[in-house]
Amino acid sequence: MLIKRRTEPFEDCWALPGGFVGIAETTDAAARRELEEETGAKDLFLEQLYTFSTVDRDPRGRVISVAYFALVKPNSIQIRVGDEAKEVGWFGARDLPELAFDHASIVSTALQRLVGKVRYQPIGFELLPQKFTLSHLQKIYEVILGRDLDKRNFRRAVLKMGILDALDEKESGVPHRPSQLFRFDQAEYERLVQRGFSFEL
Amino acid sequence: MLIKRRTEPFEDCWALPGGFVGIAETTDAAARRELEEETGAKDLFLEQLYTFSTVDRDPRGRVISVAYFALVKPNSIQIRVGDEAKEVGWFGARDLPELAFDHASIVSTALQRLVGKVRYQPIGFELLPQKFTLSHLQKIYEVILGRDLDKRNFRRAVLKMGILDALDEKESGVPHRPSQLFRFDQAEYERLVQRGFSFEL
DNA sequence: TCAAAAGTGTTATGGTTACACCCATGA
DNA sequence: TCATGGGTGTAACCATAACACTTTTGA
Repeated sequence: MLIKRRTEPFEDCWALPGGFVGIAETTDAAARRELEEETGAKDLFLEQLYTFSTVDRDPRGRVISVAYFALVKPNSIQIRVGDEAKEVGWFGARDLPELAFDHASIVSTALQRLVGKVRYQPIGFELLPQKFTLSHLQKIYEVILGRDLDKRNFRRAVLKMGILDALDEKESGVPHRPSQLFRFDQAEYERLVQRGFSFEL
Repeated sequence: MLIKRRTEPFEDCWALPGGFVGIAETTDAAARRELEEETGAKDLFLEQLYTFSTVDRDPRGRVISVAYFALVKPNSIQIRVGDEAKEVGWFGARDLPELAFDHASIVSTALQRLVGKVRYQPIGFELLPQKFTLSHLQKIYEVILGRDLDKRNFRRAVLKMGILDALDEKESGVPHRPSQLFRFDQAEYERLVQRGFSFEL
Protein backbone atom coordinates (compact mmCIF):
# COMPACT_ATOMS: atom_id res chain seq x y z
CA MET A 1 0.00 0.00 0.00
CA LEU A 2 1.50 3.28 -1.09
CA ILE A 3 0.60 6.92 -0.73
CA LYS A 4 1.00 9.63 -3.33
CA ARG A 5 2.90 12.43 -1.62
CA ARG A 6 1.26 15.81 -1.25
CA THR A 7 4.43 17.70 -0.30
CA GLU A 8 8.00 18.21 -1.45
CA PRO A 9 10.38 16.47 -1.74
CA PHE A 10 9.01 13.93 -4.20
CA GLU A 11 5.63 15.63 -4.46
CA ASP A 12 3.21 13.46 -6.48
CA CYS A 13 5.53 10.52 -6.23
CA TRP A 14 4.38 7.22 -4.72
CA ALA A 15 6.01 6.42 -1.39
CA LEU A 16 5.70 4.31 1.70
CA PRO A 17 3.71 5.96 4.46
CA GLY A 18 5.98 7.31 7.18
CA GLY A 19 7.10 10.29 9.18
CA PHE A 20 9.09 11.48 12.14
CA VAL A 21 9.32 9.81 15.53
CA GLY A 22 8.02 11.85 18.46
CA ILE A 23 10.42 12.69 21.29
CA ALA A 24 8.40 10.52 23.67
CA GLU A 25 7.27 7.63 21.54
CA THR A 26 8.90 4.38 20.46
CA THR A 27 9.53 3.73 16.80
CA ASP A 28 6.84 1.02 16.97
CA ALA A 29 4.30 3.56 18.17
CA ALA A 30 5.43 6.08 15.57
CA ALA A 31 5.04 3.51 12.79
CA ARG A 32 1.50 2.72 13.92
CA ARG A 33 0.59 6.37 14.28
CA GLU A 34 1.94 7.41 10.89
CA LEU A 35 0.31 4.50 9.15
CA GLU A 36 -3.05 5.35 10.63
CA GLU A 37 -2.70 9.11 10.02
CA GLU A 38 -1.82 8.67 6.38
CA THR A 39 -3.97 5.72 5.38
CA GLY A 40 -6.45 4.99 8.17
CA ALA A 41 -5.08 1.47 8.54
CA LYS A 42 -4.86 0.33 12.16
CA ASP A 43 -4.54 -2.72 14.42
CA LEU A 44 -2.23 -4.50 12.04
CA PHE A 45 0.51 -7.03 12.50
CA LEU A 46 3.61 -4.84 12.49
CA GLU A 47 7.23 -5.92 12.64
CA GLN A 48 10.44 -3.94 12.60
CA LEU A 49 12.20 -4.57 9.30
CA TYR A 50 15.53 -2.77 9.15
CA THR A 51 17.09 0.62 9.78
CA PHE A 52 18.21 2.53 6.69
CA SER A 53 20.94 5.07 7.20
CA THR A 54 22.59 5.92 3.90
CA VAL A 55 23.81 9.48 4.34
CA ASP A 56 22.11 11.12 1.35
CA ARG A 57 18.83 9.21 1.35
CA ASP A 58 16.74 12.32 2.07
CA PRO A 59 17.44 15.58 0.18
CA ARG A 60 16.23 17.63 3.17
CA GLY A 61 19.15 16.49 5.31
CA ARG A 62 20.32 13.59 7.39
CA VAL A 63 17.44 11.20 8.04
CA ILE A 64 17.71 7.68 9.41
CA SER A 65 14.60 5.55 8.93
CA VAL A 66 13.53 2.61 11.03
CA ALA A 67 11.36 0.70 8.58
CA TYR A 68 8.48 -1.58 9.57
CA PHE A 69 6.33 -3.92 7.57
CA ALA A 70 2.66 -4.60 8.18
CA LEU A 71 0.58 -7.59 7.18
CA VAL A 72 -3.05 -6.89 6.43
CA LYS A 73 -6.00 -9.25 6.53
CA PRO A 74 -8.27 -8.60 3.54
CA ASN A 75 -11.28 -6.40 4.34
CA SER A 76 -10.01 -5.88 7.87
CA ILE A 77 -9.14 -2.23 7.38
CA GLN A 78 -10.88 0.89 6.29
CA ILE A 79 -8.64 2.96 4.07
CA ARG A 80 -8.90 6.73 4.12
CA VAL A 81 -6.62 9.31 2.53
CA GLY A 82 -4.87 11.33 5.24
CA ASP A 83 -3.72 14.95 5.13
CA GLU A 84 -0.23 14.11 3.95
CA ALA A 85 -1.36 12.09 0.97
CA LYS A 86 -3.09 12.88 -2.29
CA GLU A 87 -4.04 9.27 -2.84
CA VAL A 88 -3.69 5.82 -1.28
CA GLY A 89 -3.42 2.72 -3.43
CA TRP A 90 -2.52 -0.94 -3.52
CA PHE A 91 0.23 -2.25 -5.79
CA GLY A 92 1.74 -5.63 -6.47
CA ALA A 93 5.01 -5.84 -4.56
CA ARG A 94 6.71 -7.23 -7.65
CA ASP A 95 5.15 -4.60 -9.91
CA LEU A 96 5.64 -1.18 -8.36
CA PRO A 97 5.66 2.37 -9.74
CA GLU A 98 8.73 4.49 -9.21
CA LEU A 99 9.10 5.22 -5.51
CA ALA A 100 10.33 8.25 -3.55
CA PHE A 101 13.60 8.27 -1.58
CA ASP A 102 15.15 4.80 -1.20
CA HIS A 103 11.74 3.23 -0.70
CA ALA A 104 12.22 0.75 -3.52
CA SER A 105 15.10 -0.76 -1.61
CA ILE A 106 13.04 -0.84 1.58
CA VAL A 107 10.29 -2.76 -0.22
CA SER A 108 12.78 -5.18 -1.64
CA THR A 109 14.25 -5.80 1.81
CA ALA A 110 10.72 -6.40 3.11
CA LEU A 111 9.96 -8.89 0.37
CA GLN A 112 13.12 -10.82 1.11
CA ARG A 113 12.25 -10.89 4.78
CA LEU A 114 8.75 -12.12 4.04
CA VAL A 115 10.01 -14.91 1.80
CA GLY A 116 12.64 -15.90 4.32
CA LYS A 117 10.17 -15.91 7.16
CA VAL A 118 7.02 -17.45 5.80
CA ARG A 119 8.33 -21.02 5.97
CA TYR A 120 9.43 -20.79 9.59
CA GLN A 121 6.78 -18.60 11.21
CA PRO A 122 3.02 -18.71 10.97
CA ILE A 123 2.69 -15.27 9.41
CA GLY A 124 0.68 -16.45 6.42
CA PHE A 125 -2.38 -16.27 8.66
CA GLU A 126 -1.91 -12.52 9.08
CA LEU A 127 -2.75 -12.17 5.41
CA LEU A 128 -6.03 -14.06 5.62
CA PRO A 129 -9.38 -13.38 7.27
CA GLN A 130 -9.99 -15.25 10.53
CA LYS A 131 -11.93 -17.92 8.67
CA PHE A 132 -10.21 -19.21 5.60
CA THR A 133 -9.98 -22.25 3.37
CA LEU A 134 -6.89 -24.35 2.89
CA SER A 135 -6.83 -23.28 -0.72
CA HIS A 136 -6.60 -19.64 0.31
CA LEU A 137 -3.74 -20.47 2.61
CA GLN A 138 -1.98 -22.44 -0.08
CA LYS A 139 -2.39 -19.54 -2.50
CA ILE A 140 -0.69 -17.18 0.00
CA TYR A 141 2.28 -19.51 0.19
CA GLU A 142 2.44 -19.91 -3.56
CA VAL A 143 2.43 -16.16 -4.14
CA ILE A 144 5.06 -15.44 -1.50
CA LEU A 145 7.35 -18.31 -2.41
CA GLY A 146 6.81 -17.83 -6.12
CA ARG A 147 6.15 -21.47 -6.96
CA ASP A 148 3.28 -23.93 -7.07
CA LEU A 149 2.74 -26.39 -4.26
CA ASP A 150 1.08 -29.79 -4.35
CA LYS A 151 -2.44 -29.59 -2.94
CA ARG A 152 -2.50 -32.92 -1.12
CA ASN A 153 0.97 -32.57 0.33
CA PHE A 154 0.32 -29.00 1.45
CA ARG A 155 -2.88 -29.99 3.23
CA ARG A 156 -1.30 -32.95 4.92
CA ALA A 157 1.61 -30.83 6.13
CA VAL A 158 -0.41 -27.97 7.61
CA LEU A 159 -3.04 -30.19 9.20
CA LYS A 160 -0.40 -32.42 10.79
CA MET A 161 0.88 -29.45 12.79
CA GLY A 162 -2.38 -29.31 14.69
CA ILE A 163 -2.65 -25.53 14.76
CA LEU A 164 -5.74 -25.24 12.59
CA ASP A 165 -9.30 -25.69 13.83
CA ALA A 166 -11.80 -26.99 11.32
CA LEU A 167 -14.98 -24.95 11.81
CA ASP A 168 -18.53 -26.24 11.49
CA GLU A 169 -18.91 -24.02 8.53
CA LYS A 170 -18.35 -23.98 4.81
CA GLU A 171 -17.92 -21.37 2.17
CA SER A 172 -21.06 -20.38 0.39
CA GLY A 173 -21.90 -18.62 -2.83
CA VAL A 174 -19.03 -20.16 -4.75
CA PRO A 175 -19.70 -21.75 -8.13
CA HIS A 176 -18.13 -25.04 -7.10
CA ARG A 177 -18.15 -27.40 -4.18
CA PRO A 178 -17.96 -25.25 -1.04
CA SER A 179 -14.80 -25.52 0.99
CA GLN A 180 -14.31 -26.30 4.65
CA LEU A 181 -13.39 -23.22 6.70
CA PHE A 182 -10.52 -23.20 9.21
CA ARG A 183 -9.23 -20.91 11.93
CA PHE A 184 -5.64 -20.48 13.11
CA ASP A 185 -5.38 -21.52 16.77
CA GLN A 186 -2.91 -19.00 18.20
CA ALA A 187 -3.14 -20.33 21.75
CA GLU A 188 -2.46 -23.90 20.68
CA TYR A 189 0.43 -22.70 18.51
CA GLU A 190 2.01 -20.96 21.49
CA ARG A 191 1.49 -24.01 23.67
CA LEU A 192 3.25 -26.17 21.10
CA VAL A 193 6.13 -23.71 20.76
CA GLN A 194 6.64 -23.89 24.53
CA ARG A 195 7.10 -27.62 24.14
CA GLY A 196 9.75 -27.21 21.46
CA PHE A 197 7.54 -27.36 18.38
CA SER A 198 8.85 -25.40 15.45
CA PHE A 199 6.67 -24.33 12.54
CA GLU A 200 8.04 -25.46 9.19
CA LEU A 201 6.54 -25.65 5.73
CA MET B 1 32.90 -8.90 24.56
CA LEU B 2 32.05 -6.13 26.97
CA ILE B 3 33.68 -2.94 28.10
CA LYS B 4 33.74 -1.52 31.59
CA ARG B 5 32.50 2.05 31.27
CA ARG B 6 34.81 4.88 32.25
CA THR B 7 32.14 7.60 32.32
CA GLU B 8 28.67 8.26 33.71
CA PRO B 9 25.99 7.08 33.37
CA PHE B 10 26.71 3.52 34.52
CA GLU B 11 30.36 4.27 35.31
CA ASP B 12 32.19 1.02 36.14
CA CYS B 13 29.34 -1.03 34.80
CA TRP B 14 29.88 -3.58 32.03
CA ALA B 15 28.24 -2.58 28.74
CA LEU B 16 28.26 -3.24 25.03
CA PRO B 17 30.66 -1.03 23.11
CA GLY B 18 28.83 1.74 21.29
CA GLY B 19 28.42 5.44 20.76
CA PHE B 20 26.86 8.13 18.66
CA VAL B 21 26.45 8.11 14.89
CA GLY B 22 28.25 10.87 13.02
CA ILE B 23 26.21 13.27 10.89
CA ALA B 24 27.84 11.93 7.75
CA GLU B 25 28.28 8.25 8.43
CA THR B 26 25.97 5.26 8.15
CA THR B 27 25.05 3.27 11.24
CA ASP B 28 27.15 0.40 9.84
CA ALA B 29 30.19 2.65 9.69
CA ALA B 30 29.49 4.02 13.15
CA ALA B 31 29.24 0.52 14.59
CA ARG B 32 32.58 -0.45 13.09
CA ARG B 33 34.22 2.76 14.21
CA GLU B 34 32.97 2.56 17.79
CA LEU B 35 33.90 -1.09 18.09
CA GLU B 36 37.41 -0.38 16.94
CA GLU B 37 37.81 2.77 19.07
CA GLU B 38 36.72 1.05 22.24
CA THR B 39 38.17 -2.40 21.83
CA GLY B 40 40.58 -2.39 18.89
CA ALA B 41 38.54 -5.10 17.15
CA LYS B 42 38.26 -4.57 13.40
CA ASP B 43 37.43 -6.29 10.10
CA LEU B 44 34.69 -8.37 11.65
CA PHE B 45 31.51 -9.89 10.30
CA LEU B 46 28.92 -7.31 11.36
CA GLU B 47 25.17 -7.49 10.94
CA GLN B 48 22.42 -5.11 11.93
CA LEU B 49 20.43 -6.66 14.75
CA TYR B 50 17.53 -4.44 15.80
CA THR B 51 16.73 -0.86 16.68
CA PHE B 52 15.88 -0.21 20.33
CA SER B 53 13.73 2.81 21.02
CA THR B 54 12.16 2.53 24.47
CA VAL B 55 11.71 6.12 25.58
CA ASP B 56 13.58 5.99 28.88
CA ARG B 57 16.39 3.63 27.95
CA ASP B 58 19.10 6.25 28.50
CA PRO B 59 19.00 8.51 31.57
CA ARG B 60 20.71 11.32 29.65
CA GLY B 61 17.72 11.78 27.38
CA ARG B 62 16.08 10.32 24.34
CA VAL B 63 18.42 7.89 22.63
CA ILE B 64 17.53 5.39 19.95
CA SER B 65 20.12 2.67 19.37
CA VAL B 66 20.67 0.70 16.20
CA ALA B 67 22.29 -2.45 17.54
CA TYR B 68 24.70 -4.65 15.58
CA PHE B 69 26.24 -7.97 16.33
CA ALA B 70 29.72 -9.07 15.33
CA LEU B 71 31.10 -12.56 14.91
CA VAL B 72 34.76 -12.98 15.73
CA LYS B 73 37.19 -15.61 14.53
CA PRO B 74 39.41 -16.72 17.42
CA ASN B 75 42.84 -15.04 17.44
CA SER B 76 41.83 -12.86 14.51
CA ILE B 77 41.69 -9.66 16.51
CA GLN B 78 44.00 -7.67 18.69
CA ILE B 79 42.12 -6.33 21.68
CA ARG B 80 43.15 -3.00 23.18
CA VAL B 81 41.38 -0.90 25.80
CA GLY B 82 40.18 2.35 24.23
CA ASP B 83 39.80 5.76 25.88
CA GLU B 84 36.15 5.23 26.76
CA ALA B 85 36.72 1.96 28.60
CA LYS B 86 38.43 0.96 31.81
CA GLU B 87 38.60 -2.66 30.79
CA VAL B 88 37.64 -5.00 27.96
CA GLY B 89 36.67 -8.59 28.64
CA TRP B 90 35.04 -11.70 27.27
CA PHE B 91 32.00 -13.26 28.90
CA GLY B 92 29.82 -16.24 28.18
CA ALA B 93 26.65 -14.99 26.51
CA ARG B 94 24.59 -17.15 28.84
CA ASP B 95 26.55 -16.04 31.90
CA LEU B 96 26.80 -12.27 31.93
CA PRO B 97 27.43 -9.69 34.64
CA GLU B 98 24.87 -6.97 35.17
CA LEU B 99 24.81 -4.70 32.13
CA ALA B 100 24.30 -0.98 31.64
CA PHE B 101 21.18 0.51 30.00
CA ASP B 102 18.98 -2.12 28.31
CA HIS B 103 22.03 -3.95 27.03
CA ALA B 104 20.94 -7.24 28.62
CA SER B 105 17.90 -7.23 26.37
CA ILE B 106 20.05 -6.38 23.36
CA VAL B 107 22.27 -9.38 24.09
CA SER B 108 19.29 -11.63 24.49
CA THR B 109 17.87 -10.46 21.16
CA ALA B 110 21.25 -11.16 19.57
CA LEU B 111 21.39 -14.67 21.02
CA GLN B 112 17.95 -15.45 19.70
CA ARG B 113 18.94 -14.16 16.28
CA LEU B 114 22.09 -16.26 16.29
CA VAL B 115 20.21 -19.42 17.25
CA GLY B 116 17.54 -18.76 14.66
CA LYS B 117 20.07 -18.09 11.96
CA VAL B 118 22.79 -20.64 12.41
CA ARG B 119 20.82 -23.50 10.87
CA TYR B 120 19.92 -21.59 7.70
CA GLN B 121 22.98 -19.48 7.02
CA PRO B 122 26.63 -20.43 7.01
CA ILE B 123 27.58 -18.06 9.82
CA GLY B 124 29.19 -20.74 11.97
CA PHE B 125 32.32 -20.26 9.87
CA GLU B 126 32.60 -16.64 11.04
CA LEU B 127 33.36 -18.03 14.48
CA LEU B 128 36.22 -20.27 13.35
CA PRO B 129 39.70 -19.62 11.99
CA GLN B 130 40.07 -20.09 8.22
CA LYS B 131 41.38 -23.59 8.73
CA PHE B 132 39.31 -25.68 11.08
CA THR B 133 38.40 -29.27 11.87
CA LEU B 134 34.94 -30.73 11.59
CA SER B 135 34.95 -31.25 15.33
CA HIS B 136 35.48 -27.53 15.88
CA LEU B 137 32.60 -26.77 13.58
CA GLN B 138 30.37 -29.27 15.31
CA LYS B 139 31.26 -27.78 18.68
CA ILE B 140 30.16 -24.32 17.44
CA TYR B 141 26.80 -25.74 16.47
CA GLU B 142 26.42 -27.60 19.73
CA VAL B 143 27.14 -24.50 21.78
CA ILE B 144 24.81 -22.26 19.80
CA LEU B 145 21.98 -24.75 19.56
CA GLY B 146 22.45 -25.94 23.11
CA ARG B 147 22.36 -29.66 22.37
CA ASP B 148 24.71 -32.45 21.32
CA LEU B 149 24.86 -33.60 17.73
CA ASP B 150 25.79 -36.99 16.33
CA LYS B 151 29.32 -36.92 14.94
CA ARG B 152 28.78 -39.16 11.93
CA ASN B 153 25.52 -37.56 10.90
CA PHE B 154 26.91 -34.06 11.32
CA ARG B 155 29.91 -34.83 9.15
CA ARG B 156 27.86 -36.46 6.46
CA ALA B 157 25.46 -33.49 6.38
CA VAL B 158 28.07 -30.73 6.09
CA LEU B 159 30.27 -32.57 3.62
CA LYS B 160 27.32 -33.40 1.38
CA MET B 161 26.69 -29.67 0.83
CA GLY B 162 30.00 -29.40 -0.99
CA ILE B 163 31.02 -26.06 0.49
CA LEU B 164 34.02 -27.30 2.43
CA ASP B 165 37.48 -27.89 0.96
CA ALA B 166 39.58 -30.57 2.59
CA LEU B 167 43.10 -29.16 2.86
CA ASP B 168 46.33 -31.14 2.46
CA GLU B 169 47.01 -30.44 6.05
CA LYS B 170 46.32 -31.81 9.50
CA GLU B 171 46.29 -30.49 12.99
CA SER B 172 49.52 -30.95 14.88
CA GLY B 173 50.55 -30.84 18.49
CA VAL B 174 47.36 -32.44 19.76
CA PRO B 175 47.59 -35.36 22.18
CA HIS B 176 45.43 -37.57 19.99
CA ARG B 177 45.07 -38.52 16.36
CA PRO B 178 45.42 -35.27 14.35
CA SER B 179 42.39 -34.09 12.47
CA GLN B 180 41.92 -33.18 8.84
CA LEU B 181 41.68 -29.42 8.29
CA PHE B 182 38.98 -27.80 6.14
CA ARG B 183 38.27 -24.40 4.66
CA PHE B 184 34.86 -22.82 3.91
CA ASP B 185 34.55 -22.21 0.18
CA GLN B 186 32.67 -18.91 0.03
CA ALA B 187 32.78 -18.66 -3.77
CA GLU B 188 31.36 -22.16 -4.21
CA TYR B 189 28.68 -21.40 -1.62
CA GLU B 190 27.59 -18.32 -3.55
CA ARG B 191 27.58 -20.25 -6.81
CA LEU B 192 25.32 -22.88 -5.27
CA VAL B 193 22.98 -20.25 -3.81
CA GLN B 194 22.60 -18.76 -7.30
CA ARG B 195 21.39 -22.15 -8.45
CA GLY B 196 18.78 -22.37 -5.72
CA PHE B 197 20.78 -24.22 -3.08
CA SER B 198 19.80 -23.41 0.45
CA PHE B 199 22.01 -24.08 3.44
CA GLU B 200 20.34 -26.19 6.12
CA LEU B 201 21.68 -28.05 9.11
C1' DT C 1 50.86 -48.41 27.10
C1' DC C 2 47.49 -45.16 27.97
C1' DA C 3 44.28 -41.44 27.18
C1' DA C 4 42.08 -38.78 23.97
C1' DA C 5 39.72 -37.55 20.05
C1' DA C 6 39.54 -38.86 14.79
C1' DG C 7 37.42 -41.30 11.57
C1' DT C 8 34.17 -44.45 9.40
C1' DG C 9 28.92 -47.61 7.37
C1' DT C 10 24.73 -49.71 7.90
C1' DT C 11 20.05 -50.26 9.03
C1' DA C 12 15.38 -48.97 10.36
C1' DT C 13 12.25 -45.46 10.33
C1' DG C 14 9.69 -41.67 8.93
C1' DG C 15 9.03 -37.88 5.92
C1' DT C 16 8.69 -36.13 1.24
C1' DT C 17 7.32 -36.32 -3.31
C1' DA C 18 4.61 -37.39 -7.26
C1' DC C 19 0.45 -38.45 -9.00
C1' DA C 20 -5.51 -38.87 -10.80
C1' DC C 21 -10.10 -39.20 -9.95
C1' DC C 22 -14.73 -38.32 -7.95
C1' DC C 23 -17.65 -34.66 -5.47
C1' DA C 24 -20.63 -30.61 -4.60
C1' DT C 25 -22.12 -26.43 -5.99
C1' DG C 26 -23.93 -22.31 -9.00
C1' DA C 27 -24.74 -20.82 -13.45
C1' DT D 1 -25.26 -30.43 -17.87
C1' DC D 2 -21.23 -27.96 -17.50
C1' DA D 3 -17.39 -25.59 -15.40
C1' DT D 4 -15.00 -24.93 -11.32
C1' DG D 5 -12.36 -25.84 -7.62
C1' DG D 6 -12.82 -29.26 -3.23
C1' DG D 7 -11.39 -33.17 -1.38
C1' DT D 8 -8.92 -37.61 -0.88
C1' DG D 9 -4.68 -42.23 -0.61
C1' DT D 10 -0.74 -44.71 -2.01
C1' DA D 11 3.77 -46.11 -3.35
C1' DA D 12 8.62 -45.00 -4.35
C1' DC D 13 12.21 -42.59 -2.84
C1' DC D 14 15.17 -40.14 0.12
C1' DA D 15 16.68 -38.21 4.34
C1' DT D 16 17.36 -38.76 9.14
C1' DA D 17 18.57 -41.00 13.32
C1' DA D 18 20.68 -44.33 16.04
C1' DC D 19 24.53 -46.82 16.96
C1' DA D 20 30.38 -49.02 18.19
C1' DC D 21 34.73 -49.92 17.00
C1' DT D 22 39.46 -49.10 15.07
C1' DT D 23 43.15 -45.55 14.32
C1' DT D 24 46.63 -42.16 15.32
C1' DT D 25 48.95 -39.25 18.06
C1' DG D 26 51.51 -37.17 22.44
C1' DA D 27 52.48 -37.91 27.03
